[in-house]
Amino acid sequence: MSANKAGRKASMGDVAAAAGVSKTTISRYLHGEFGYMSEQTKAKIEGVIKELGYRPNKMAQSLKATVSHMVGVSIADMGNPFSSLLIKGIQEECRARDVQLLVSDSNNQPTLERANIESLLDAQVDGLIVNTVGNNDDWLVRFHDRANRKPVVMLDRIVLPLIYDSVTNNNDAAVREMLEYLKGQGFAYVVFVMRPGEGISTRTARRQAVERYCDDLGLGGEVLVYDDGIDGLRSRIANLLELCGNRKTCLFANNDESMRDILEATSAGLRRHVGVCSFADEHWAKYSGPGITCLDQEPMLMGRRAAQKLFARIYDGSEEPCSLDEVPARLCIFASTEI
Amino acid sequence: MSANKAGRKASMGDVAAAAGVSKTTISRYLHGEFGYMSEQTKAKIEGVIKELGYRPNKMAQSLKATVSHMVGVSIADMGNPFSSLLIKGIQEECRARDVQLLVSDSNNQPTLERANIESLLDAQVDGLIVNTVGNNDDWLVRFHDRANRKPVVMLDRIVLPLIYDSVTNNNDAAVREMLEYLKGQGFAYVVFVMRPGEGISTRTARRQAVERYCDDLGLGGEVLVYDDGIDGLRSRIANLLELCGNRKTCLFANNDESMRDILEATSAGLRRHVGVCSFADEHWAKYSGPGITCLDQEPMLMGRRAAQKLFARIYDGSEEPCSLDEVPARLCIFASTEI
DNA sequence: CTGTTAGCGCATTCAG
DNA sequence: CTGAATGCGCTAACAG
Repeated sequence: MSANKAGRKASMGDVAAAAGVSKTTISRYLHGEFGYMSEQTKAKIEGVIKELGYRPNKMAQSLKATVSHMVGVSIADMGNPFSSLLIKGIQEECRARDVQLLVSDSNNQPTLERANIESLLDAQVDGLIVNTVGNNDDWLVRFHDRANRKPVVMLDRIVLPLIYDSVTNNNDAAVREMLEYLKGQGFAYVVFVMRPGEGISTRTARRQAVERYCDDLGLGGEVLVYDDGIDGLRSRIANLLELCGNRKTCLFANNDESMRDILEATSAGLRRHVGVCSFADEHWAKYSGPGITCLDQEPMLMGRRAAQKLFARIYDGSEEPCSLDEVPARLCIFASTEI
Repeated sequence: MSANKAGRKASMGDVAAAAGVSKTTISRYLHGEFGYMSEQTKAKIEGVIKELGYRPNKMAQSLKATVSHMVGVSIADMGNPFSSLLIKGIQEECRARDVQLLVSDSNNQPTLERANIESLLDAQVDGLIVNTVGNNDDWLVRFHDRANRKPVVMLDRIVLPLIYDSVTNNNDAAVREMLEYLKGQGFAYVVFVMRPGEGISTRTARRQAVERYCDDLGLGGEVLVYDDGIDGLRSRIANLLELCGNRKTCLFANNDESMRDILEATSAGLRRHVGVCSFADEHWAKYSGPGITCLDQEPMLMGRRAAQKLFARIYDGSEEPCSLDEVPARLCIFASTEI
């Protein structure tokens, strides 16, 4: 079992030659068109294929066809459990459709994101799922107008107005649910803690929701944006809690990362009437510190939804206008807010 | 800017026609062979390419060439922060070499792993990085003997004897380091806690190391294999600690997953003379429960090493005999063992 | 300085 | 029931 020419793998031509038939016949065999094929040649071909360990070359198939059965995903930051779950979800759908997944990490840099998308297209993917790093909307909007553009689905972070199919959390409603729960727990003041998030849709959405619903619910609230490391955060939090006096206050982290930063910044242990909650993965939040009440975003489900939307357009010929799917976040209650 | 035939993207032929030259000239232009090219046609081509938004089709290039500039990675379980960091590391090297990365998740099933590897090969990847699910060694060994086999690097989990290039942790030495540290802390008994791990190289390596070095160091020790959920684990641990009496005992988890299971199983809070440590990511261990002392495996570094080894073989023509790179795990000390 | 030709591995008419 | 011929987009001799 092997190849003949220059150490290459056996090709259809090799099989044809070995079986003493034409390439056409092999092709027909592979596509199950036995209708008018003699049992003899069929058996012969089967034998030769096994003998040579022949497998059709998908690249060559794609070159002729209009589809490659490959899709690309550009991920903002792969080193993030959230991202890996998005990809796991996407991957599940890919497996179901026998599609290959090309993954690129943008490392939070818009420049890389653009380069990655171009590279994926050069590799002839049939479509793209983009978890944008943010601050790349202008380019993404221009990209939308390109001729012969491949289908794109935005994942978790979106571009407005809605020019692409998108999947995200119900950020607004989730924030409201959390604030209502906190109010029920007797909290009087909420501090939303986040890294700078201009240009990242989820952050602004959540920030605005916090501001709005704190008002609606009669909660005191503010947004704390930090960009100066753990020590900076520590002193800001300390100041802030000072001002709060003995109002029951909750720190609400924008994501896992900020949640960990809060835990580190407050490790001296200034809890008393101070709660903590976060957008975060339930499995990790549950065992972080005392157990952190969280909004789990169900990233795997989000990934699957995004892939489904993409495949519908690519392979099922869907022509629907683009739409936004909101995956509801799950409120998971642990000890950090039961004070 | 657009295509002409059937909505396809502009091809080299289209560019050639529009520029009034032959495809060869375009090809030369693209490869920077301006040596004998008139400034005129050069300028003309440049204009047309921009006009048409032409980009060369990598698939077509690969069809002729002997390399595709794509590599595949088969990952045991994508839904695992460890895995995502492995991939992030691999991805970094891919970017540096302008290689596309195809990712497949085996969801811990050997059957899927085999199918994924075959699919990746069908897509014409130049090589593979395999983070095996375990219990697939027979197949992997047979695979090794295939004609025209593509280069393979095993990542984190290895196959013995060493027939593939491999990257793993220094499991044996790391376990020893941890046990020595525990002894220094006054622990007298160590329980290595793991899910069943027959057929997974890292688990057996660690398990054996624990058994050996406990003896060497004069520590009491045993291995606790659990497969019956949190409640099962809880009662096993309780029994076990009962037997230990008041010897200072440490639970040593095989990975993040078992670490979380231990935290859940002991959430009732039976710590006193009981410590906890684990193979785990520093960032997560630090904020888990009281802060869990851990061996951080540096998965990103592992991923990079694996990719480097693979690329050396594929693109630099390395012919070295296959070898094992051991990435040292870092001991990170937190509160859980400072008792 | 540029074009012609052939072929990578496969699918697809069309003609037996 | 089967095969020859053509072309997908690109590269690489080989001729001019």
